[in-house]
Amino acid sequence: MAKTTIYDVAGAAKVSLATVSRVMNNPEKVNKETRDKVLRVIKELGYKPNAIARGLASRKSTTVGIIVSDISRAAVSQLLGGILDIAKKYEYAAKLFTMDENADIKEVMRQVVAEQVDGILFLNDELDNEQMEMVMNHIQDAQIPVVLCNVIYDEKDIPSVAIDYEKATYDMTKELIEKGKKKIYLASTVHRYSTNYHKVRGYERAMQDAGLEPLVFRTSGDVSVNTLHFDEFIKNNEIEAVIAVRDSIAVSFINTAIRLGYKVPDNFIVVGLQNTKYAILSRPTLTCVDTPVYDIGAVSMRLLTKLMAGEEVNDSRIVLPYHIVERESTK
Amino acid sequence: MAKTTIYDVAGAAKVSLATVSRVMNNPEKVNKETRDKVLRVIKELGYKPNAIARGLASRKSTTVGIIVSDISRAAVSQLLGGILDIAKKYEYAAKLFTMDENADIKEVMRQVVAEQVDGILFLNDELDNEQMEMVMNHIQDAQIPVVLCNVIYDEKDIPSVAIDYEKATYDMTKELIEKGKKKIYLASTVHRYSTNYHKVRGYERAMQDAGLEPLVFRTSGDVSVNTLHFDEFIKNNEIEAVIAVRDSIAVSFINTAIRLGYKVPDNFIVVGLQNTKYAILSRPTLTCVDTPVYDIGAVSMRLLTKLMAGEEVNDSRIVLPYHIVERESTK
DNA sequence: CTGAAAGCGCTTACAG
DNA sequence: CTGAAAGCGCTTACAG
Repeated sequence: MAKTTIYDVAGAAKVSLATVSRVMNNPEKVNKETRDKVLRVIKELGYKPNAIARGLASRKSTTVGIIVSDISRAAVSQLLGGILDIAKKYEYAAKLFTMDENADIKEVMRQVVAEQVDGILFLNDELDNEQMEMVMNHIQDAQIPVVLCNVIYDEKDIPSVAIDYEKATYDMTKELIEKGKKKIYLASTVHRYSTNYHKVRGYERAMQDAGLEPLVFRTSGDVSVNTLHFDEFIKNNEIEAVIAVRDSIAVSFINTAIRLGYKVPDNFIVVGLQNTKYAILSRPTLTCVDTPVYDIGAVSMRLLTKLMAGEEVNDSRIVLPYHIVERESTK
Repeated sequence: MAKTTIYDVAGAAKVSLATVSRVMNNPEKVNKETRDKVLRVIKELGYKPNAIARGLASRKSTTVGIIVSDISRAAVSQLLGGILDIAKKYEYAAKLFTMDENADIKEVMRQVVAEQVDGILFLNDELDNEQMEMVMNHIQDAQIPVVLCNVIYDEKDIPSVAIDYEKATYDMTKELIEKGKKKIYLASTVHRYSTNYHKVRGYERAMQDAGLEPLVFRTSGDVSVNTLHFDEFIKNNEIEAVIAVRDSIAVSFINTAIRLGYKVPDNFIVVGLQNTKYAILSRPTLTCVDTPVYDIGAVSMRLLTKLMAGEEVNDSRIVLPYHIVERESTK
């Protein structure tokens, strides 16, 4: 079954292909009768324009490029959930690009540009400032609208959507301090994510403001390795509270502590900064800053549609609200 | 900065655009000297062919379409991890399409076809046989190679990659029976996933083979709702073992049981069928069938590349091996 | 081995 | 309101 083209439709409706094209793109410019006739034929033939040809002719692919580091990360897939829902609503297709540690950044960017995407959603939060600059320069040269989605990069004024991780962590830390805790540790990752960097900063500021010593502890994010790290860490330190940049880290910390005979929250309290499903399945359940990941995705995609449409956007650096969910791990 | 086209390269290298095209697509057909000259210019100008134009002219988009129901599901994002790694290796771009409960299936398929993908990876495991038939007919009409990725559909002979969920669950159930358990429940979901259907079947068969009564119990997959369901369930039934189609269900079951004063594995044992991170973070840790989700994704993408290349494939229905990981919840 | 030309399936000024 | 024609940036027979 050969695919039906615009010529087939034009033939069957006895109009020129230009008219068929207009019916699809500027229906108001064509007479109601002919329009209805064409629409009927389109329906009968199940015609759907070849997106590639349309893209080439109009120089708009109606496709956004989504650049991720590791798609299997839970936060990333939640972001994608929000992105795809909105993309579908605005009829944008989504192309996925991965840019992992070993990737040649320039090569990936060149490919994204070659794929003719109309806009870019950048979700890779594992780059340092230098690498980010390279990426952003490339995008600006290509003149493609971009939105940073849950990625923090303050060196340039790039449209972005996230929560204020620094403030969120500051607030969380302050709450613990107000509960009378002094030996508050922050469990971060060895790997430096742009968001975690801000979490660390908020934590450190809160500690310093209270005249306390910041105590940052870095672990591999790997759950099975964590337990070993934590073993020694718990035995060798006097701990009153732990803030983990990732919920799974908080949970494995709790598990290790309990195995060693401690009680949470009695001996020390533990909090997370994401509010994933881990927080609810953990025992005790985990108090968290609730990061609205789905919303961050949805809002970035919405922002990108505006930028691609050339709409005026008065505030292109969107900071979403967050709140703290109190659960058993701090009670 | 206007994008550099094949004309720019041809001009700078003082050859025709046909030659430039050949250098990129059939380098062996062009004289080494001219080839080197062209390659040098390509590098200098940072030229990368417009994928859209190339797609239109060659009638190959070098893009695969990935159809998912809900991307934020952990298993789905793990599959995608495997898919993307292999796609990148074979230089295929990936376009993502969502087909949720409310989607107009035909409309989605029409869009996928309109996007001119060279192949389709179908990951939506939430359709019934009738819907699946509709989808598969549409794909066959369009003559696009397809691979079912972790989706079970036996009505037609469609290329697919998965594990034998029926056998895996049969084996797991049998192990529990051999441990002397009789009142073995299967906790499945209200929502009918194609894979879960096979898990239920394997379970029922094992129970019947042992002369035991199958006891299937369906819960919403929702973690917060689960606890309430489980509360009553545990109080009203005599339970010796529980097999959960999803790890998170197993974990919330364990949590509920412990809250009610039971001990796992002393009072009853619990197992999962996925082996996600939940299984390791749970206390007690969860015995599981280990489903190699990343591999399923990677192997399907590899299979699809073969089908797209028109290669002879002797076995297009691939069944990957699995194994059982024994942990605390059954010891 | 290389170039001129047609064509992929659309969109979009330009006439009328 | 409608059609004829050029063009989007490539690929690919066809000559030579």
